[in-house]
Amino acid sequence: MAQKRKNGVTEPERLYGVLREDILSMRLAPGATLDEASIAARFGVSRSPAREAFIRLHADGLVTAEPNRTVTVAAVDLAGFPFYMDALELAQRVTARLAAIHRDDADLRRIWTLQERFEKCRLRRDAPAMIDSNRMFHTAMAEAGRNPYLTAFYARLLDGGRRMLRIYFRSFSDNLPRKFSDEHRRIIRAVERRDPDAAERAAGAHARHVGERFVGMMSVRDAAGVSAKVMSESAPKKRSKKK
Amino acid sequence: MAQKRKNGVTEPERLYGVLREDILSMRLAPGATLDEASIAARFGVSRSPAREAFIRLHADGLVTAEPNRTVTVAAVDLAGFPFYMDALELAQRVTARLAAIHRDDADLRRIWTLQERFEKCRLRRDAPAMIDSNRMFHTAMAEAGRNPYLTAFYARLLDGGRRMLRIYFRSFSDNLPRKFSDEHRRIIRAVERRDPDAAERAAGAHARHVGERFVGMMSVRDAAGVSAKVMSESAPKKRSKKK
DNA sequence: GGATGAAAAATTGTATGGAAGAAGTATACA
DNA sequence: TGTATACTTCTTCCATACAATTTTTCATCC
Repeated sequence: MAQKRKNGVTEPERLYGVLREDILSMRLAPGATLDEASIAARFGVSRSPAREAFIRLHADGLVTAEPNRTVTVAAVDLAGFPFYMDALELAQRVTARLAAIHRDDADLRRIWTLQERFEKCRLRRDAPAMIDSNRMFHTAMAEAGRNPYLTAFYARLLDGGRRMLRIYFRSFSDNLPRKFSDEHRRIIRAVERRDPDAAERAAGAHARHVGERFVGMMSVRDAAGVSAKVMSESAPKKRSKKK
Repeated sequence: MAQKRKNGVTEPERLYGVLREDILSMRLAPGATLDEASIAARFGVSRSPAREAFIRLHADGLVTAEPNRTVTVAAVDLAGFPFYMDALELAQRVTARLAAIHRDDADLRRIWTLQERFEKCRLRRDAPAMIDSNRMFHTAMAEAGRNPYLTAFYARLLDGGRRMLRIYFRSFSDNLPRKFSDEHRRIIRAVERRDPDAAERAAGAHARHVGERFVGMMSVRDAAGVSAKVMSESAPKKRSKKK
């Protein structure tokens, strides 16, 4: 078998990247089991690279992994959403503030370009591309702030929240209000004229609007979409089937 | 050989913990090479567990790891110290603020206990124990704030900075000024009386003092210990030797 | 003496087998 | 019917073997 190694990219790296995307995009549902053998088979490699990929996913908090147990895709922590939004707002405010101070012209061009891409995706109503360009926009903003510790923190939050955002964007039926693009532009303009206070305010407001909107959406969904019946009403006490 | 497995702790976990401590305590110097075979031999296991430990260390940023290359202990990033302090101050302020809002009595007791332990270490002039209890004190404070995302961020910073702090504490010849204990107590008292603004102010001031002191220490060391001669003074144009 | 390049040694990447542990199934028994 | 227990099966954990790659060595040439 001994296939030639690809151009410098090792197998664990490859598996990690694909699985990570599968998880963040929800192609792999939360709770899904990932056992070494099947994943190895799926990618045509042995179990070793699969194991390594799992370890890296675990370090990212994307899977749960206990000794001697099959790893599973981590649940989306909706209960922790308020905490998430607090952290996100803070990270967004501080990175925008720093960007307003440290940005150079190249940063600004990159940020505008990404905002335009986001806007195009919004008009096209392409949700996955929207999530992606939104993340790239905010990441570029953070990088213009020049603080690697804060950039890493923010990037981690944005990635960790991708699955929540996916639910979120879906709530607009892929028709995202102009408001968010306007808010992006307001942040950019403050960064452009090097106004840290205005940038922080705009970034904070943006985060809060997203958060409020999300919470509102969740409660509507709960009320409208979920049957009011509860387990104890229906007689048979069958367990969920074996899958 | 097949030795019986220890009480639920797998080998990679064990190696990871020990190596992590070795690195953070500087028993393993920055730049030191960690090859799979020797580490495996040191712990009496095969290369597989060693590999897993390395991957986890890499995820923590404690080692550099490129494909087909021996991993090395990551360098201490002194150039990035100002960025580090900015991030630390922010994290410390927000966690103290949240602690003042959300703490319960058990949190408070734990925090006081850890502060007392820190104080004892200070009086004993035991630098390693001081670093450790300092970290535990601040971690307990963060946990009282109840936001797991911010707690993780802060814990990450504290760990990442342990090696810098080690240099820092050494600068006092293990004789840490009372000031820092006083500052700890000021933060605690603000948290105790549930005063978020005061807690944030005290925590921010503490972080800034540590940062200023560190920078001052660095420049004093530089000025006092380094010869004033410069390259261009000495005739021969030898390069630094190859190491 | 220093640069060049090929063989040798060392080291990492991947595959695979066997042992330990966990989960499920069937049987015995109250 | 319900519960406990042995057995069966599945999966992870770790060791080991081999392949691919990097580093070192050392002879050769300028």
